[in-house]
Amino acid sequence: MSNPASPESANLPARFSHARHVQAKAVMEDYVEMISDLLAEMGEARIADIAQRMGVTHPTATKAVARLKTAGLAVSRPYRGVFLTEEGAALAEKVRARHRTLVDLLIAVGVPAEVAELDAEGMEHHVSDAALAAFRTYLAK
Amino acid sequence: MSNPASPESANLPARFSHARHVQAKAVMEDYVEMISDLLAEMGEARIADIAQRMGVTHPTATKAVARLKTAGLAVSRPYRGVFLTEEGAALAEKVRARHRTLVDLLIAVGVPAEVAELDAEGMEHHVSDAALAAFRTYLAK
DNA sequence: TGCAAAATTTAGCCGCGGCTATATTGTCTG
DNA sequence: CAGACAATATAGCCGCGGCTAAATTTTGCA
Ligand SMILES: [Mn+2]
Ligand SMILES: [Mn+2]
Ligand SMILES: [Mn+2]
Ligand SMILES: [Mn+2]
Repeated sequence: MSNPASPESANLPARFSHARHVQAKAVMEDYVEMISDLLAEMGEARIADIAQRMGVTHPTATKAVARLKTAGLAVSRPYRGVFLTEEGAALAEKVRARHRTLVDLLIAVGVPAEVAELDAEGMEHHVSDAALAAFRTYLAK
Repeated sequence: MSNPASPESANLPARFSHARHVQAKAVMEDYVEMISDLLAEMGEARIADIAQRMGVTHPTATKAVARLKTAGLAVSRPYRGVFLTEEGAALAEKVRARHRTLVDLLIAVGVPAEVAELDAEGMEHHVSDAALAAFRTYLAK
C-alpha cells in the first residue's frame, strides 16, 4: 500500500463529495417517482398536482419539470400535462423499488412504520446498489 | 379517523418537506463533526485543513464557517483558527455517534464496510432519534 | 360563442453551497 | 526588520430549489 500517512481521514473528501453528488439527484428522483404515481393513478400529471404532492408552489414545479426535460427524463408541451420518457419511467421504477426495500429493512430492524416512511424519504437517495443488494439478501432470510 | 379521501398520498408533501428541511442541516453537521475531529487531532482547526477534508476550496470553507458562527455553533477571529461553542461540540458528538451507529447497523445487516461508510455519509442526516434508538436496540441483541 | 375563472408560464427575488480571481493579513526567514 | 510567501478573506460568478406577483393561455359555462 502506498498509503502511509492517512489515518482514515484521506478518504473523507471523497465521501463528502460523493454524498453531495448523490444529493444533487435527490429532488429529481422524487419528482420522477411522483409523476409516475400521478400518471398511474389519474392518467395524467398536471403541474398543479405535481406541485401539491411535492408540497411546493407551481412555479417551483414548473422549473423542476424543466430540469427533468433537460435531463431527458420527461417531456411536455406548454400548458399540457407532463409525461416520462423511457429513461424517466425506468428511473421511477428503480426509485420506487429502492424506497420500498429501504422501508422494509428499517421495519425489519425495529423502526416503527411511520418513522421508517419519514426517514426513508431522505435516506433512500444515498442507498447504493451494493447496499440495496445486501438489504434484499437480509430481507429474504 | 377523519381521513377518508387520502389514499396515502396526502402525507407525501409533509414527507418531502421534512426531507428538505433535514437536508438543509446536513452540510452544517458534517462541518461541525469534522472541525471537532481536527481540534482533537491537531489542537486547532484551520480554514485550509477544513477545506481540504471537506473536499472544497477555502472560500467555500470560509463561508460555511460563517454560517456556523451565525448559527451559534462555532467562533473564530479573523486569520485565526476555528473553535466550536458548547452547542457545536455537543452537536459534533451527537453526529459522530449517529454516524457510527448507522455504519454498525449497515454492516450488521450485510453491507460491506467500505460501502457502509460511503452510503452512511449521506444517509446519517436523515436518521431520526426514533430510528436511532431502534438501531441501538437491534445492535444490542 | 364570448367571457370569466382556472391553469400554466414567466419574471424576478432569495439563500445555499459550490467555484475562480484578487486583495489583505500573518509569519518566517535572510 | 524587510520582504517573500503562506494563509485567509473578499468579491463576484454560477446553478439549484425555494418563493411571490404578474402575464398568458386554456377551459368551461351562461
Ligand atoms: Mn425521497
Ligand atoms: Mn421516496
Ligand atoms: Mn454526512
Ligand atoms: Mn458522517
